[in-house]
Amino acid sequence: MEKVLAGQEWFWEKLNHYLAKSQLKHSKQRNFIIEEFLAMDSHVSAEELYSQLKNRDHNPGLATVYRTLNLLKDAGLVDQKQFSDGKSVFEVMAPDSHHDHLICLSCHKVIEFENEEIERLQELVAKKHSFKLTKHSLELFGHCSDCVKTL
Amino acid sequence: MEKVLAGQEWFWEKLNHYLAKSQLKHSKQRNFIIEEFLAMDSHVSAEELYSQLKNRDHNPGLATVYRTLNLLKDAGLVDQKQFSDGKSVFEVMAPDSHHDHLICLSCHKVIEFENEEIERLQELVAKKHSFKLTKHSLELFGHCSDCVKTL
DNA sequence: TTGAATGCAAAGTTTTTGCAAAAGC
DNA sequence: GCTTTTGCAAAAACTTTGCATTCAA
Repeated sequence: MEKVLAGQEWFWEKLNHYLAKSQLKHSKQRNFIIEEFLAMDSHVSAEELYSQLKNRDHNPGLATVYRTLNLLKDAGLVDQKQFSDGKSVFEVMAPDSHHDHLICLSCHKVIEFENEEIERLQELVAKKHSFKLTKHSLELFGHCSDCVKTL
Repeated sequence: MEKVLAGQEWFWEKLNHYLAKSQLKHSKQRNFIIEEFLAMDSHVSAEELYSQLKNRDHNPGLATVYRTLNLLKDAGLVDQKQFSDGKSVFEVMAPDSHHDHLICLSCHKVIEFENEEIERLQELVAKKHSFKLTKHSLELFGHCSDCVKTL
């Protein structure tokens, strides 16, 4: 749940490895975009990241932001989540994190949670249907304690 | 899991009630679209429904298909699901069905399942975070037994 | 008759792509 | 120097909207 600002080395290392393997390059824009993405709260849309970069006096094209996020997705470093209003956000895919989301329909707050037992039951369901599971997405929608009062 | 072709009266009744309450009307196109939607397998996109209607010698505009599906959504009769490739599909929201989805990444087959215990644990998680839950979405991605062989 | 529904085409959104110029290695 | 990346604008994909016409009650 906590933001860990240090300890993103693994991210850059995996990225370097991916770029090398795929014969791709670093670039000023690419690095700026990724730095800002890592600094921002997770669950960021391409548009939000783009605006943020403009505030910081960098001005990559929106296309470049998309291309960079897609690169990270291909590298398996971020995950793209489609929310039900059709918008999508990106989040860092830490190799050891298995969290799901509680989403407030009023204020759009996103809370992460982990539940071992739910994970275990999912495995069971998959096994029962002879599925080989690669990932899952569990989203609980509702109203958070703050917003519930104002309804 | 079985398709129940009879017993859609509740759907039409709720629809009638909603239309009356909102001072909206029935129409030939609207009814054709809804009939075809109910006859098709669930998890149908607007575009698929539109093509199907053309095959059946009805030719509502695509906009009308969208408008009708949105009407059903407003009426609380269907649910729109965003799949991870950015496309969205609609499915009947039976008042007593709490099912989730196993989705094959190879053949795009969708299998529904129900798991009481997962539901119960979700409630617990929500309670722990003081969330008032309204709905949830659980999707398990992987490869089905058929496709796993071909990998 | 009066408001709602339709069809069409135009406009919106979000994301991707083509291409010439610039940058990385 | 050769290949990748960038920026821009154009295109794509999906969905909504505006408006004149048709339809339902």
